[in-house]
Amino acid sequence: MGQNRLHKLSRSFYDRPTLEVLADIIGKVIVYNSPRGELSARITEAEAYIGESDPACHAAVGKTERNGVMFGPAGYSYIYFIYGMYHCLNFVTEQKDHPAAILLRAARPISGVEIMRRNSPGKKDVELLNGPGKFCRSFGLTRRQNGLDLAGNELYLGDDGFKSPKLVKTTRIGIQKARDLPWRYYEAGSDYISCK
DNA sequence: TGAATGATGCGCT
DNA sequence: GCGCATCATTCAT
Repeated sequence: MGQNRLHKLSRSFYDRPTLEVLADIIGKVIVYNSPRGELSARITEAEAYIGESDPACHAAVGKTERNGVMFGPAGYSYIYFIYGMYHCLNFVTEQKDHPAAILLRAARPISGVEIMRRNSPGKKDVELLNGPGKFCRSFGLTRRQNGLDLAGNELYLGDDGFKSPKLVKTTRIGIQKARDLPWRYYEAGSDYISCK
């Protein structure tokens, strides 16, 4: 498990080919200094959405008000509202005008579990963060946190030395277009993923 | 235990 | 108006 001191990742971590970032992001710690207190979790599952030529990527329709952050520089949050009731958190990767992002799909709680339980009443701990919508609900993330600089102090990723022993690489969940691309990575054997 | 479906609002055509 | 990077509930087996 990674008991070392947490090192905050800088913009250069995100400013790389998205699939490299995706492989490296599994096992990293996400920290959110929310109004209710600090929350943190270890990332177990994520997906890549890469460029205007990826039909499933929101950037495929060109730059709009909603997806604008993805067209900016790497290292910012992209949070959107979906299905009338859920939010999804992404990390913007690659350079300006190369729209791409990584969707955070699942994580294992580390700190602030009491806050997560309050945000998602009636859930078992293993169900607090095992899905993109559930993650944002338990963390209390909404569009208000869209466009945050991940090099800042409110929302960021950290490395504590933990390395996921093995990754599973498979197809993305919940999309209808480009279903064959193996751009969903998750930690093999983890109980804290959205689905097998 | 797995498949089907309803909830619910907003961005984009 | 339609479709959506979801989830909880319902219904069938």
